[in-house]
Amino acid sequence: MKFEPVTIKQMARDLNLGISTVSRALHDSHEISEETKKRVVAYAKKLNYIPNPIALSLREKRNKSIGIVISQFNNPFCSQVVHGMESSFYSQGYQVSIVQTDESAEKEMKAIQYLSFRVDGLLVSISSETKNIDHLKDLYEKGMPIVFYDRICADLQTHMTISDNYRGAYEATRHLLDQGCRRVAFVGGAVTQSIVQERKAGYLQALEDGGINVDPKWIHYLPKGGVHYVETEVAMDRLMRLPKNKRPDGLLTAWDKVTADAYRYLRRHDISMPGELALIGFSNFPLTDFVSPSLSVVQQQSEKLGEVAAGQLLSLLQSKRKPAKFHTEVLMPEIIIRESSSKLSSGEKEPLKVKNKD
Amino acid sequence: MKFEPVTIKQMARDLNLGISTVSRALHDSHEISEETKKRVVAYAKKLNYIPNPIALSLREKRNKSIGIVISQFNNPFCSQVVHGMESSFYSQGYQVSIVQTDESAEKEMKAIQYLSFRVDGLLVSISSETKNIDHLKDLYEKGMPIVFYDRICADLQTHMTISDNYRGAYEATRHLLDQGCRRVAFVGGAVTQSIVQERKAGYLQALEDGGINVDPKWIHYLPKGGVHYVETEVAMDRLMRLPKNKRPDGLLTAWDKVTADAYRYLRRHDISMPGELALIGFSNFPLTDFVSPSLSVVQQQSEKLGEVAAGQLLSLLQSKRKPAKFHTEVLMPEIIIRESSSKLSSGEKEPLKVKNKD
DNA sequence: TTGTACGCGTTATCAA
DNA sequence: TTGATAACGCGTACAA
Repeated sequence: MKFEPVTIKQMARDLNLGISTVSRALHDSHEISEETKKRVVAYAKKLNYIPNPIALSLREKRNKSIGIVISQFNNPFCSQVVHGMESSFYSQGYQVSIVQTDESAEKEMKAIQYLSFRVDGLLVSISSETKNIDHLKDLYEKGMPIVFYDRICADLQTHMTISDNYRGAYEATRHLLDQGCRRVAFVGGAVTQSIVQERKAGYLQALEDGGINVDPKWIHYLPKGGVHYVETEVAMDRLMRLPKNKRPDGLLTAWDKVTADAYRYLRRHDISMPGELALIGFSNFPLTDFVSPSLSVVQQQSEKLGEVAAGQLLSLLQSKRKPAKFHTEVLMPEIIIRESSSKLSSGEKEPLKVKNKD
Repeated sequence: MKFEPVTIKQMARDLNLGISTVSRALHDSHEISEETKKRVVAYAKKLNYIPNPIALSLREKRNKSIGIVISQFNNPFCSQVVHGMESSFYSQGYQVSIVQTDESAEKEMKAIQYLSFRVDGLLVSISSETKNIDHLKDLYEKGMPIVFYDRICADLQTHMTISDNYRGAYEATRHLLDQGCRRVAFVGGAVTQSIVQERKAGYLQALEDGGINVDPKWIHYLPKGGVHYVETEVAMDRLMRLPKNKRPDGLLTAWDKVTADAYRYLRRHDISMPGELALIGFSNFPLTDFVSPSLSVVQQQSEKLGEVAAGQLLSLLQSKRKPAKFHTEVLMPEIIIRESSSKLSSGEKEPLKVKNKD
């Protein structure tokens, strides 16, 4: 089966008219007789004629659409971000087309190449496997408006919107210390990801400020970024099998999926939270308030992040040339303290919210 | 800013060659001298030349990509389905482009129109607001391969892949009756959705088979399909404010978001599960096993559903003409019984699984 | 071995 | 008021 759309040429033949006459009729030109105009419009409607946007693209070099490159929407944070982006573009008449990379560098390259000729701008969150972004750089130098969100890439100077990962991790780690934890572990996603590095930096600084000497055994990255449960499982096994005096009593997980899987691991192995291990993690999952024990999280402003990034892209789309200056917008995540990390008063209580300053 | 790609014409000018010579060189034609071939290839590589797929589309009337129309990936079921679809297409060299409709009929129409000229086939799950599918029918009649998944539309005869919603709801309702419930309520999504209707039919049949007279007050649809918490809240309020002898003691929720929101409602209002109300609902949310009380669910085979639908579309893409016969693939959901619906032995216990037969 | 011309579907320009 | 023609980028049949 193949789609065979109605064309102007076809209609012109059917109506015994010139191609351009038909075109003009459909564009409501004045320089055409009322009669033929009506005849053409009626026929086009009958055949459900739609101008071929591919042909228009070729001519006008404009697609009226933008592309979003996402790692996996099988991640509430990502889907929330996309939702924030879409509303902005929709109101401006842009179509939004989304492509998943599944954390694969190869898929990412293909996805970007695919989108590049079909959209007017790109919102990109780099995959965790990606090392080489020459293809993106090249695209950018040829004039493609590109905005990074969430996971940035310092090699390419353009607008970006990110969370304050450093501070989110810093405050979360500090909270664990305040609760009496002295051996705080860190399980990140992929070592290559900007967000994981920023979060680790915040974690390390909080430990240093708290006068804690970090044991390198407390720090784990996950080879494939933590997409599968087993990765987190291996890291958790290593942590929990440390001799008792080295075993962590607190844990910061630095990626949504890892947080959920660490929680799953602890419940499966009957390791009590926060008694044996206090847990707080980056997560935008729903239902974290109803699991038992309820889960403390560092929650990003996902929708807002999407909106801000969308705004940046729209401004690039409208500007005549590459702007001289680029902005990096930073959003503060919310720290929501719940049972899984509350060692001091471990009974039920209202969750304490560290609200954003802005 | 605007993307200005390198073209063959540009390179031909730069190298003082004819356009077709450049084209041939890049296609490794024999009828060309080694020297010019090398020269062209080297230059193209230097400029990172990529053939314009838009121009190729126009010429070859083939896009090597397929489109997925989804309501909202802010729904684990949907993202799982998409994941299942993608792997099939990726291995066949198709790019996958995804568009969200947000349950809006207008967005759906625009999305489909947008995709129709840019992809070779369409996987569609109809939005809950959609009443008129003339645009889809028209597309289909003009040869566009279309496969429905999850939410079907009887008006259009083509391949479909769905869950056995009827049986899933039937078994779930029956389970509630087995647990001693006598007044089982039903909260669905949008009244227009095929899946909601199928699920209601299963629910009604189970009640009839159990000798229960249905009170119409037990049945609620949600105006916008339940995308927002308030919709479920209103329905739950109505149910729980019924006089005690009419108030439901069991509840089947017929859509993922509604299930999560009903659970949220019951926890917020301190209505005990399963004591005051036994709850089971359609849901593919993660973490339902760790909420407290753990949540009984009817869980669809989401990835599988995506794979099967993808297979159907691939077969349409390969077939010469419209097939004479269309298949509807039906997948049995899993019923996972947990605490929220276990009235008989309300202590901790191994979740009982009703496994699929196939 | 290379260059020219055509067609894919459109719109804009020019000529009739 | 209408119709033929060029252009967008590409590949290919044909001519040189």
